[in-house]
Formats: sequence, C-alpha cells, structure tokens
Amino acid sequence: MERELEKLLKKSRLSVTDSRVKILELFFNQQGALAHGDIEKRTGEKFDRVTVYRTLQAFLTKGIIHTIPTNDNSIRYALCKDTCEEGHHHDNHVHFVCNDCGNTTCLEEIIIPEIKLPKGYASNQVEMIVSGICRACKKG
Amino acid sequence: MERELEKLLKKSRLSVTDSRVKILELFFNQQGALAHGDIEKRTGEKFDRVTVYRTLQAFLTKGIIHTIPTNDNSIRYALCKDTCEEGHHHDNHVHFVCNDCGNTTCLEEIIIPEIKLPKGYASNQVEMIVSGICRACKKG
DNA sequence: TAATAAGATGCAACTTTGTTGCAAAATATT
DNA sequence: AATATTTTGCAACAAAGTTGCATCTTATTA
Repeated sequence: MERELEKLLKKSRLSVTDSRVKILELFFNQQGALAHGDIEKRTGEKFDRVTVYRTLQAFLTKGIIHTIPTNDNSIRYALCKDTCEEGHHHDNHVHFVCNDCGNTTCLEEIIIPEIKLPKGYASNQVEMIVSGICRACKKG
Repeated sequence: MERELEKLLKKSRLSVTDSRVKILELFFNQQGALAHGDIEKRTGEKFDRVTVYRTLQAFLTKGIIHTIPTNDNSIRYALCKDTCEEGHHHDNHVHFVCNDCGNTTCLEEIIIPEIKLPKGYASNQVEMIVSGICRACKKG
C-alpha cells in the first residue's frame, strides 16, 4: 500500500513526505470525497493546517484528485481514477451527495449525458451532482 | 417593479424592508447568479454584512432563491423562476459558469436529462453545471 | 393614525477558514 | 556523505461567517 502511494507521488514528481502519504492514504481508504475539514479531523491534528491546504493544492494541480462542486462553502475533493494530465482535468462521471450521511460518492459508472448548449456558448467541463439517499443509508 | 418585489416578499411572509427590496432588485436586474460577495459590492456597503447574510438565508428558506453548486468556496444564489415551496426546492435547468467573466447563468431552456442511478440510490435533486465561455465573452 | 407587538438591523465581539513569508527540517540529488 | 531542492510549521494576517443584544423599522390593532 505504502509502496503504491509512493509510486503515485513519484510519478507526479512530488517528493514523498509523511503528510502526503497519510493524506493520500485517507483518500484511498474511503470511497468518497473529502473536504479540507474532514482531512484535518481524520489526521488528528497531526499536520499543520497550512500543510493540508498545500498538500491538497499540490494533489490538485498534479491531477491526483479533483474537486466536486457543492452547495455549501466547502470544496470537496476526490481521487481521480484515471490519471489526469496536469491542469487539464476532465471527469465525466456523476457525483452523488447523500442528504442523510452527508457523504459524497463518485458514481464512476454513470457517465454524464451530453447536452446541447444555446448558440454562442462553448463548453469546457460538465458537472452533474445528484443528491438524495445513498445505498447505505437506505438500508439502515 | 418595486410593487412586484413587495408582493413577492409579502407572499413569502417576509416584512418589506430596504435591504430586502434592494437585494431582491439585484437578482431581478441581472440574468445570473450572485455570491454573497457580489451582493456586498453591488449594494455599495449600504447594508451590514450580517444583514446580507440573513437576507440571503431568509430568501433561501422561503424559496425565493436557490443555491448553485460551485467548485470554489462561494455559494452562488439565483432567483427561482417558478415559485418553490419552502424547503422543497427543485430546479431542472442547467447552469452555466463562464471561466472568463466568472458569471453564472441559468440556462432555463436547457432541461437536465434523466439518468439512471445504480440500485439502492434514491435521487432527490439533480444539478448540472457547465463551465466554459459564455456568449458575451466569446464575442468580445 | 397612534400605540403596541413583532420582526429586522447594525454593532461588537468572536470563530472559522484561508493565505503569505520565512526559518528550520526533511527529502532528493550528486 | 554533502549539497541542493522541497516541504513543513510557525506566526501573523486577511477574509468569511456567526451570535447576542440593544435599537430601530415594519406590521398590526383598536
């Protein structure tokens, strides 16, 4: 596990440090999205707030994670499945936000359908966020 | 105009005040979404920051405006075309965010296509945000 | 329309969130 | 192992958001 993470970091030309490995681990160990706050909580005040910000920023520009639009004031981040080139990142899957548990999940298998824009508009990226009750909460 | 706004406020059981009328006017006078910051700027420091927060909150719970998910840390608000019941708000149109001018527009005429969710998921609301270059910026 | 009740506003003080510069520490390179 | 390069944590700060409370405004009613 640690090895894999190291590889990913090295491939992205990021030096392998404690914080990066731990934070990356968090993403791998959970099937969903994390906000900055979640990460601070789950790392247990191990790293400085600034480090978390910078780590997320680094992962973002290297295309290791991507952002998911939200309705509240917190950017959510999730792992990119297919490796994305720096800068040019494109997700094409639907995101699901559970109103019960609050978790955000990537529905990798659900592809965002194409739409026709009005004349004069040029599309660059499309996001689709479905909210409702997730599988786990429906059962419970 | 003022009359219409007053009517809308009264219908929502909100008392008619200076700030509410002015802020509501802002929404009516522009075809797009506004973040808290935009509103503060455009009202020209006329109202206290706290008032703006509380006004938006009030409009939101009364179903006068709705939020649009964003990738940055700012909630964007837009007018609800069809009046929405309190709490239960449903938009079905696509939102467009211009990477050039930064404006968010409601594409009222573009309806969000239906999608099939994996088993066990229940959908409640769907948001679709397209980003790129808007008509105005493409011309300029 | 004046008096009262209900509600909204602004201020102050505070908390939370995010940013920047810089010295010290860790990692990478030779 | 020594040096160069990065990254980290701290401090100080800026921006964004929240809460309680006295004051003022709007609504209500007689």
